[in-house]
Amino acid sequence: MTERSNQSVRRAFKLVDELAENGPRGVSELADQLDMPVSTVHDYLQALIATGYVTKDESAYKTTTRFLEVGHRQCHRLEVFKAVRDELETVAEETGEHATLLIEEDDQAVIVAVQEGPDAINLFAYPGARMPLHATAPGKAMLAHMPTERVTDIIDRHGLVEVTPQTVTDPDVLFDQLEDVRSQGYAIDVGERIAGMVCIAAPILDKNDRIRGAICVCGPRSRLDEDRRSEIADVAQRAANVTQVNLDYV
Amino acid sequence: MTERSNQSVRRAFKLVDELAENGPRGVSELADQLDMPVSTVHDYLQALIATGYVTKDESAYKTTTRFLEVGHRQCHRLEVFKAVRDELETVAEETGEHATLLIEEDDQAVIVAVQEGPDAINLFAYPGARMPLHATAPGKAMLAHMPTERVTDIIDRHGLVEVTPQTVTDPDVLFDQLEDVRSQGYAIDVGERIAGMVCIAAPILDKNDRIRGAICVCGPRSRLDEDRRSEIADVAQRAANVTQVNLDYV
DNA sequence: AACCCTTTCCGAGATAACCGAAAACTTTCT
DNA sequence: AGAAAGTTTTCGGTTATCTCGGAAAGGGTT
Repeated sequence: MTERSNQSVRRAFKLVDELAENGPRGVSELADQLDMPVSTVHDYLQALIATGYVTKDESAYKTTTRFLEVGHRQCHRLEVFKAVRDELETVAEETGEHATLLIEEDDQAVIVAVQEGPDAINLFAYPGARMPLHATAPGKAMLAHMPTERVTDIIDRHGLVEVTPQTVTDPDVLFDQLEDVRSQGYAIDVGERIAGMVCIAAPILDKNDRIRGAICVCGPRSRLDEDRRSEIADVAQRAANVTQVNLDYV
Repeated sequence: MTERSNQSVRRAFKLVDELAENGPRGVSELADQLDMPVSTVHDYLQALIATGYVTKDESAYKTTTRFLEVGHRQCHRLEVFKAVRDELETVAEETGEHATLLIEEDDQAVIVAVQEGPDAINLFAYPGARMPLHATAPGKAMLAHMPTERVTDIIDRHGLVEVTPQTVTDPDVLFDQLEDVRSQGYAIDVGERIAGMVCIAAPILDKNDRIRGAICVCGPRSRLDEDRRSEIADVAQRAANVTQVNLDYV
C-alpha cells in the first residue's frame, strides 16, 4: 500500500469485519481466514477486548453491543431520522409494504430505518444495508437533487455497476431518469437492484433544497401494478413532505 | 504501559468513542479533547476512513452507518432476539409501557431491542444501553438464574454500586431478592436504577436452564400501582415463556 | 492582502507492533 | 485413563512502522 495509514487500525477493523460477517470465532480460525499469524490475531483480540468492542464468550470472540450503541447514537444525531419517525410507520401501514429511510453516505445509499409492512422480513432491507446510488429508487431520488457536478463525480469514481440486468448502466439514460424524478417528484426502480423487486422513493429536501435522504417503499413486482405504484408514490411523497416540514422544526 | 495490548487499536477506538459520544468534530478539536498531537489524530482518522467506519463530511469527521450494520448483524445472530420478535410488541401493546429485551454482556445488562408503548421515548432505554446487573429488574432476573459462583464473582469484580438511593447495595439483601425472583418467576425494581421508575422483568431460559436474556417492562412509578405490577408481571412472564418455546425451534 | 486557524503532508528516530516458538489448556481418540 | 492433536495464551527480540514536530497548504475573516 502506498497509502500512509496506520496498519494496526486497518487490521483491527478487518478482524471486526470478519467477526461481524461470519459470526463468533476462535483465534486460529480467524488467523486462517485473514492469513495472519495466530499470535498476532490474539494480540489484536486482546486489544479489541480492552476497547470494549469485542468480547470473549466462553469459546469464541465476538463483537459487542457497543456497535449497536454507536450506530444508534449516530442515527439520533441525524435530523432526518428524528423527523421521519412516525411517518415511516404510517407509510408501511398505508401501503402494506416495507418502508425504509435512506441517506447518502460515501457515495452510496444506506438504509438507516426500516418499518415492516405486514409481510415477512426482507433480507435485503436491514439497517446499515448499503447499495449503489444509481441502482435503486432511493438512490436516484437523491442523485436527482444533487448538483450535476457531484453526480458526474460519483459516476466517474464508481461507474454505473450492473447489479441486475435491469440496472441502468448508460449515463445518458440515468440523467434522463433523474430529470423525470425532478419533474414527477419521485423515483422508481423495477428490479434494478434486486430482480423481481419494485422500489418507489421520494426525496427529502431541507429548506435550502439540499438532499437529506429518501423514503422508500418496496415490494414484489407481482404485487405492485401500475395503479398501486402511483398510489404508493403519493403516499411516499406525502410522507417526505411532512418530514421536510418536521426537519425545519427539529 | 504494563498492559500488553496494541496501543493503536486502543487509540483508534478512543477516537471512535469520542466521535460517537460528542458528535462529528474536526481534527484539532479531537486532538484537544483526547490530548494527542493533531498530526497523530489526523493519521488515525485517515486510517479509520480507510476502514470505512469513519467518514469525513465536508468539515467534520464522523462515524459511519457501518456501526449500525455490525450491531444489527450481531443482534440477528442472537437467538433470543429472533425468538422474542413479535412478543415484545405484544407486551408493549398490552401494557401500554416500554417493553425491552436485555441480555447479559461482560457482567452488565444491555438493551438489545426496544418496543415503545404509546408514550414518548425513554432517554434511558435505547438499544445498546448498558446498566449494572444488580440495579435493575432485568439484571436481577438474569442474576437469579446464574450459578451462585458466577454471581459472587460479579459482585467481587464490580461491587454493588449505588446508582440511586434505592439501589440494593447489600449482598445479603440481593441474594434474598434473587431467591424471590426464582420463586415468583419475575424480578422488580422500584427506582433502583432511575428514580421514579419501576421495572418488571421476566427471565428467558433455554431448555438447559441457561439464562439467555430478560423481557422488561418499565414505566413511571405513579402509573404502576400494586395491581398493575402483578398484571404486568403476568404479561411479561407469558411473553418470556413464549420466547422460550420459540428458542427451541430456532 | 495579511492574518489566524485548521488541516494535511513529510521525514527521522524511537517505540511498540509482529511473529516464532514454546507453554498452558482443551478436546478427541485409542 | 493416557496420549495425541488441536487451540489458546505467553513471552521476548528485531525491525518494521507508528509517532509527532515542523512545514506546507487550504479556508475564512478583517
